Amino acid sequence: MIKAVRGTKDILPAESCVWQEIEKTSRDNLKLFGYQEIRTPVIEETALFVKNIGEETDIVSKEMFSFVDRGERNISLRPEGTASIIRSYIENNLDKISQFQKLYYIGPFFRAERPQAGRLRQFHQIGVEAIGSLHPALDAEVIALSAKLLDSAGIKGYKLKLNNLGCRDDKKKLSKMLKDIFSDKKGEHLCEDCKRRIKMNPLRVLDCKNDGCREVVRKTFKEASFICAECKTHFEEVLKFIGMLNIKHEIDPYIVRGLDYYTRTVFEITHEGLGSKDAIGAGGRYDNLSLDMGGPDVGACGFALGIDRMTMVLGRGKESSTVDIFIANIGDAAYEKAFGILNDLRNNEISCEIDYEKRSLKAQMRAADSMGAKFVLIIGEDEIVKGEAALRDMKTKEQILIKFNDMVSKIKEKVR
RNA sequence: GUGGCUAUAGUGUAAAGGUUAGCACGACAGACUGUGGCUCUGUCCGCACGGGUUCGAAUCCCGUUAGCCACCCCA
Repeated sequence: MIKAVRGTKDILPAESCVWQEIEKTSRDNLKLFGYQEIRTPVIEETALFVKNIGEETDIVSKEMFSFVDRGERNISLRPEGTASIIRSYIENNLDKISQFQKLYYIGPFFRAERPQAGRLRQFHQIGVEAIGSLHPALDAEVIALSAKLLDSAGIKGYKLKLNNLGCRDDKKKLSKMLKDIFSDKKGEHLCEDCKRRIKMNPLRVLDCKNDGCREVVRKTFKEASFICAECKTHFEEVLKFIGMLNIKHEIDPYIVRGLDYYTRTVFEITHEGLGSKDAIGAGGRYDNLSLDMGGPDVGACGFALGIDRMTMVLGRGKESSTVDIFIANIGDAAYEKAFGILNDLRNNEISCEIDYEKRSLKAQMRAADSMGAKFVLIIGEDEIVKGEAALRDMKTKEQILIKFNDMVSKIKEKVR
């Protein structure tokens, strides 16, 4: 028996209605904020991610699904969205069409992690990239939009945490500071992982969850002293706009993010209902990415929400489909008549269903009830002879007779 | 990827080496021979997979697979 591969899952009808709702309200909101959908391929050249997400990051170094295709090309399943969007932005000269682009995407992403609740090898994101502005109001609006999408989806109790990483030079400065501070005697207090991090990716020491490391970091490291004046003002402006938009948030100076391209504003949204992997969304500014990739020198800012995790927080809604009319039939002549009416009604935008198995009327009534039919149209031998059918209102139990001739118009009135 | 825990009908569960693996929900059918929801009755569906130990394995052991938990890290 072949089963779904590790870390992937089927989204069944009982759950897909929740997905559709999230996607629909999100699309409506995104339109409201001026975003347009972009759909990029699920596979990309491996180099796109290695170069731009960062060779040393975990995502690239151990979590990508990479392979060599029949043309000897190095291909990877996309592990995140931003690199692809910027690639497309540059490749299609979107900056020539309009300097400022607001793009969104919804789709699957792939990371070869060990699966756990809320952690899948194929997961789904709604993401947003606003490209072409350095203005702090954009940071604030993007953050507000992420909150709006969660609110509209009906998600409550999430926490929004903000930090300022500074520009690329500031990040370098901070890396060097951390290296200098911890490479000698103080480094001995760090956990084994952090000793490694200091060498490979010093910034990650900041968000180590080990209590010992946190203490050392907090004591030694003076908050934000590495950030240049320009970046400092930028973040202050961001906070000002966020205040205007009335977004609940907290500042967490230890948020780093696992992708190299982030600069200045970064944020994470967490939810207690998710357990240890509590991130439901995250994002930030990345002002060097386009230029680094050979595109125009434009600032940009974006985020992504995990749809799988959103549905986890919402819990499983069990909505079954409902129809306006269920056509119950008895006998071969009635079956054929019913099949015709079924088609007529559907052509008139009336949802309807029939029992294909010619079961007993009782069984058909039960079926109608369990699928939540508003009305049942009953056609039997008697009705065929008289040229009419009985329409039963399932709530009031009232039954009226309708001639076959004006079936559609009468039913249309009723269903309205 | 590392370490640990778990695996019984569609779902939730019981059976502490010994006959036909029990219960609830569910699906289907009937009680009412042309009228749903409630009730009652019946039927259906299972020991994750592969080895081993034993007279005998759902139960003990090993492996595989998958899920879950922690770590790493992240949506």
